[in-house]
Formats: sequence, C-alpha cells, structure tokens
Amino acid sequence: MKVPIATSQGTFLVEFSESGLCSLSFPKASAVPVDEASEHLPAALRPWLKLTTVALKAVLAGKAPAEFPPLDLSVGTKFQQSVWRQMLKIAPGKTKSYGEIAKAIGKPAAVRAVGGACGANPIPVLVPCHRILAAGGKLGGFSGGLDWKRRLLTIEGHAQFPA
DNA sequence: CCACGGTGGTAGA
DNA sequence: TCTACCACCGTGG
Repeated sequence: MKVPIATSQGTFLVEFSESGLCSLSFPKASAVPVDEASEHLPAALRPWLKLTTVALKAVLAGKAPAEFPPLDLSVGTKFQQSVWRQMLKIAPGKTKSYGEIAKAIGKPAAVRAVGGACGANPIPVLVPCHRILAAGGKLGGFSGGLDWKRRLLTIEGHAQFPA
C-alpha cells in the first residue's frame, strides 16, 4: 500500500510491510496511483508513517533523524543488507567511497558488487546511498537519477558537482 | 582524456 | 550450472 508524504522537495511515496517501512520512491512528474490517503490509514501504520515523515523531513533539511521507523530490509540478500546497514552509519555531510564500504563489510574486493547493492536499495534518502561516491570524489551513479543525488548532497553542504 | 583487465554478487535461462 | 550484466578501481597509454 502506497502512501504519499509531502515535503519541501515534493511528494514522496512510501510503502509499509508487516514489519516496517519497505520502500520509498522519489516524487514523480506524472500523477502516481495512491492506494491510501494518509487520513484513512490502518491505525497500526500511523505511528510508522509519523516517524517516517519526521525522519524524511530531517534528512531533506540536512540533519540526522532523531528516530527511524522500523526498516524492513528483508527483500535484500545478506550481502545487500550488510551494505545497507553500513550506509546507515554515514552521517549527513559525510561521504564514503564504494571501496571504503567494501572494506568496511570485510570484502575489500567486492567493490563493484557494492555498487550493485546501492542500486538495489529500496529506501533511498533514509538509507543514504547518495552519500556513496566513486573514488576520487566523482559522483558515480544513482538509481533515482543523478539530479537527485546532486540535490541531496548539496542540501548536506557539499560543493556543486559538475553536470 | 580513454581503454582495459580484474574483480564479486545477481538475475535469468 | 553458465553467462552476461554492473552506481567500481587502478594502471597504463
């Protein structure tokens, strides 16, 4: 069930499973089907939606969320989950390279695979895959489009990246 | 600047 | 299984 969250950067869509927030997608230009307006959500989901909204707005303001909703990362493989967990440790304003992530999870040669795991991240922004840069400070790629990666990094205080 | 080889993990057949 | 992808990275023209 998709639920909209309006922010200063547009209306994001989130989705919950039984165990927590399981996906987040960027605002789309075209109208997107929304299954549930936030007013008539199942009551059980309301606390998660509230936490998600507050956390999302915090990140979009360049700050670390005080509290996260439960994150359901079970769609990923063991490897992907370890990469995603590692990304959660990167504070706003900081960045790491794909290589550093690979080293941090104990698989220093799996650099390229780390890129793949980033692309498979179901909860961008909150799981800050945008803080992963290629070696030498280059931008690398981004599943939601490089414009978003640049925008998020700019919000967090980095100098502009070349178009 | 570009080309290339060495990589590990994933999806699909 | 085998194969063909990749949001990588270092080295060498």
